[in-house]
Amino acid sequence: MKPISPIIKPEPLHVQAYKYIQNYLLDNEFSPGERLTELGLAAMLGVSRGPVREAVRLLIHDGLLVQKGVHIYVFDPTFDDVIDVYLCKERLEPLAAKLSAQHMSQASHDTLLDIINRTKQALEQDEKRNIVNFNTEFHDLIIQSSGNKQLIQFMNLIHAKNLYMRNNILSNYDRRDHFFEEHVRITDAIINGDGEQAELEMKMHIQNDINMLGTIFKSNQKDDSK
Amino acid sequence: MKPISPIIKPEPLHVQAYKYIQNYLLDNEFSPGERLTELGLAAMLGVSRGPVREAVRLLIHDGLLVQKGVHIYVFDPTFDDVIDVYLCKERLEPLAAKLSAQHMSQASHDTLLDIINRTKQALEQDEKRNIVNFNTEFHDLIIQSSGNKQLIQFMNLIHAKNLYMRNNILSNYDRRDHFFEEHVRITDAIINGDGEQAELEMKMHIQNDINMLGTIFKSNQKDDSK
DNA sequence: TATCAGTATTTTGTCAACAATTTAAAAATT
DNA sequence: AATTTTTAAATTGTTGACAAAATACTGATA
Repeated sequence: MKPISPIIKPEPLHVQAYKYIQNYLLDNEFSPGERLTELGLAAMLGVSRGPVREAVRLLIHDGLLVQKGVHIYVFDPTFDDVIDVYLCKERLEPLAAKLSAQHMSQASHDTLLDIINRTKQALEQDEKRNIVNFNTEFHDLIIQSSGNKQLIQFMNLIHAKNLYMRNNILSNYDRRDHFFEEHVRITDAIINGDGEQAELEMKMHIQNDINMLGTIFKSNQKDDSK
Repeated sequence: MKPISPIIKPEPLHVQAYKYIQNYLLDNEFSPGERLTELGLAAMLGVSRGPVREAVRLLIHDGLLVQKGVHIYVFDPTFDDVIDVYLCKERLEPLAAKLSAQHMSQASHDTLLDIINRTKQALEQDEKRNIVNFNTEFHDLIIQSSGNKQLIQFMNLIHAKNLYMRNNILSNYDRRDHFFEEHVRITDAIINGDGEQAELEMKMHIQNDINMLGTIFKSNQKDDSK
C-alpha cells in the first residue's frame, strides 16, 4: 500500500545534530578557535553524547571543526586556507556551469531568471542580507543542476567552508560592483545552452573574486608575521 | 621534558574501524550492493557498535557506503558515477600538478624519479601488482606535494572512490600502453618547475583515461538498458 | 615566589542495555 | 492457494554508566 498521508517522522538525532551544529557554525555563533566539548554540545541540543559524537566526527571530516589531540576546536582559517578553497572552487564551479548549461530544465531556467530579478531588486534597494542570500541561491542552483553527484558533494563542502569564512576572515570583504553583470552573463550562457561560454564566464567570475582576495590580503599582510 | 622513547598509543577504535573498513572496501572484500549491519561489522572487528557507527557514518559521507532508509549498503557504482568522478579528477589533479611543480622539494623530486624508475622495471618484468601500486604512489605524491589542504582532502576522496571502482566496474580496464611516457612527461615538467606544462600534461593524461573509459562503456552499452 | 608533587575534576573512549522500528516468519482466514 | 493477521526476530536509535586519559587545581617544599 502506498503512503497517501505521509506521517512526518522526525530525523534521527545525529542528523539533526549535524545540521544544527553546522548551521551554528555557518552563522558564526561560535568563535573561530573556540574549544567545544561533546557534553557542552549535547547539553545545548538536549540530547546525549552519542548523536553529538557522530555529528562532530562528520564536521571534522568536513573541515569545519578541527581536532588537536583529543580536543575539538572551531576551525580558524588562515588566508592560505581561503586561497586553497578558492583555487578548488575556480576549477570545479566552471565545470558545474558547463554541465548545467547542457542539462538544465526549463523550470530551472525560470528559477534562475527569477533569482536574477530578485537580486536586481535587492541591489536597487540595498538589502544586503538578500543580496548575499540570492547570490548563494544562484550558485547553488547551478551546482545542483549539474547532475554530477561527485561535483555536488565537493561543492557542498566548499560552499559550507566558504559561507563560514565569509562571516569570519572575509567579513569586511565588500562585494564587488560587477558581480551582478557577471551573474547575468553566466545566466545567458546557461539558458542558451552554451556550455563552453558558461564555463568561461564562471571562471572569470571566480577569478575576479580571487583577485579581490589578493588585494584584501595584501593590506593585511602586516599581521602575517607568524 | 621532551619524549625520547615515544610510547606508541593505539589509535582510538573508531579511527581503526574507519581505516579497516575502508581498506576492506578498497580491496573489494565486500560485494557492491551488499548490505552491511553495524553488528556484523562490530563482530568482525571485535568491538562494540559505537566505534563502528562512527566509522560507518564517515564512510557514508565519503560515498563508499550508501544509506537507503535505515540500512547500509556497499556502494555499487554505475558508469555515470565513474564518469562523474573522472570529470572532477580532470579538473583538480592538473591543479595539483601545477602547484607541485611550483612547490616540490628536492627530496620529493628524487622520490618521484625513483617511482618512475621502479615503474619502468615493473613494466619490463610485467609485475602487474607493482605497476598499479607505483601508479598510485606517483599520483599520490603529486597530490600531497601540492600543499593545498582543500585539494588534498578532495583528492583523497576521489582516490578512494577511484581505487574502489578500479577493482569493480573497471576491473577489466586494461591499463593503456602510453601511461608511462605520460608519467615521464609530467615528471619532467614538475622537476623543471614548469607549472603550466605540468598542468597541461596531467590534464592530457587524465583525458586519455576518460577517452579509454568511453570506449569501455560503449562496449558495455547493451547492458545499459535499465 | 617559583616549582614540583599529588589530588580532584573534566573530558573523551568504549561498552552494554533498552526502546523503537523494521523485516522476516508463521499462522490463520477467506 | 493467496492474502491478511499475528507473532517473532533482527536491526537501528539512543541513552547512561564506567574506565582511561588529559587538564586544572591545590598545597607543600625549596
